[in-house]
Amino acid sequence: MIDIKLLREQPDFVRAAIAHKKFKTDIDAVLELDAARRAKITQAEQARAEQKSANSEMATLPKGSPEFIAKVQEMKAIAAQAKELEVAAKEADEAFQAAFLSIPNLPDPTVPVGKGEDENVIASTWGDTDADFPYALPHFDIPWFESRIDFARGVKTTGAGFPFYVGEMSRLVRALVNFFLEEARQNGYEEVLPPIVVNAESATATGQLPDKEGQMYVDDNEGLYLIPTAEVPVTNFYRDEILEADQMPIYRCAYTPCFRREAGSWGAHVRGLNRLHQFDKVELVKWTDAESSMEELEKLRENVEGTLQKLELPYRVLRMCTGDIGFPHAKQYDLEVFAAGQKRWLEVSSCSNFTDFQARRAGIRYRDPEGKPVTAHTLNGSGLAVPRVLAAILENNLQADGRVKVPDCLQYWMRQEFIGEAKVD
RNA sequence: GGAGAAGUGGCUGAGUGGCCGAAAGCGCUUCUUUGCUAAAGAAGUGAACCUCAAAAGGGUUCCGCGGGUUCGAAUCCCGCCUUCUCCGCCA
Repeated sequence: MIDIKLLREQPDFVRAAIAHKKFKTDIDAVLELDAARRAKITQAEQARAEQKSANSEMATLPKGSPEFIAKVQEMKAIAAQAKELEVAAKEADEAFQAAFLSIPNLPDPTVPVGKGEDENVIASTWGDTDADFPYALPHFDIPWFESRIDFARGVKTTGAGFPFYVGEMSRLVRALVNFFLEEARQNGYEEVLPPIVVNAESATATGQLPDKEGQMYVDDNEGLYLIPTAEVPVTNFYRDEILEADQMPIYRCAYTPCFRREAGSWGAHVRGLNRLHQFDKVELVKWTDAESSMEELEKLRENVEGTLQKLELPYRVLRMCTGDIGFPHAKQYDLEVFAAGQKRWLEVSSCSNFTDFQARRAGIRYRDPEGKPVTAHTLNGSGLAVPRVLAAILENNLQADGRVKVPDCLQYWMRQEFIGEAKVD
């Protein structure tokens, strides 16, 4: 959520800032609800204060005395009224909160204005995307693909989008995870291994609930959700806590499987590894003070770029435009690798600064130099998502003999130069 | 899973219906004193929200969470959560 004071003091500024986001909000209605709520709260508190002072008078009267008994009768009416006003105040507050939560974060002024994904700006491109990839094939068309990533048996066991990685492919996934974690460690991120199911409070704090409920797998018995990203448990690590300024910035990384129902998003371009219900990802998370978050976003993006460069995969960086950045985002970069077989760009990372939006909702604060608690800033970025990186490796590194060359940076864990089967003809 | 016990401020811990946002101690901050340190003494020491142009000040809420009883709840009742002990089960 945004800062309510900003909304009250500069509603036009807020209105203008979110005008280009794709989320519609009636600012005037929110302001009216806020005014109504405050009026009700004041009334209720006055009534309660009256009741309390009358009550403490009563405490001095001898119990059971005629004055006492008379006073009790009098107090009944006051108490009933106070209660009534309190209920009204609570209702007004709930109405306001619901409306207030529908206001998205304000885009940073540096975010390009645009309506949708077509107006994202390509900030930079790395690697030779025009290079000849003479042997490239869509990864799902590689002859031995299904023997290494077994979708059919995944369907039998679980359902579509839950493949088995078999043998050397399983080891390649593990090598990628290790490589990503080691990259993160070298960049100063402390590793955590979080729970991969979370409760409703956590999912609400990071913004998955209430809007994206349909995207998560739910355990109704326990009221728990399978995480769609490690961002959820890792960010919640400090939920409702006050950090010390000298702890900041805090860098954390986490490897987890991620689960996404992807309801309604099946169609073209989702073959093979392009979109799965379960996938592995290393996530990078930062908590910063209010001053340095934009600078930290650039560092975060650079860290992820460095990892892609070591993998020698061509990629591009998109500056997401106002119409395409997410609800809680102030600024967002998407990183896409070039998959030469499909001749498509695949999103493998999204690096985002939520400024204080998510932290306010999650109750994450730090003490400023005067010792006053201030809302922290949170950031995160994928570093990286495995399946699409794997898809690009398979496609771009396909050799003349039909095998795939394993990137040098994975040799430490993989100890195998090629995977797959050479052609026999 | 069964049976018990407990959840109070940064920590320990008192408090079983009213003057308790909460004793006392520890810790922490500031000040005083003393070559330094230590020690001693004094004062202060949570958060959210509302009000106020701001500050000051005032008010409301918070004793695990949510309901209830009552004029009044940390204190009584109900539900839930968590922790501990014993038993059972189990990677």
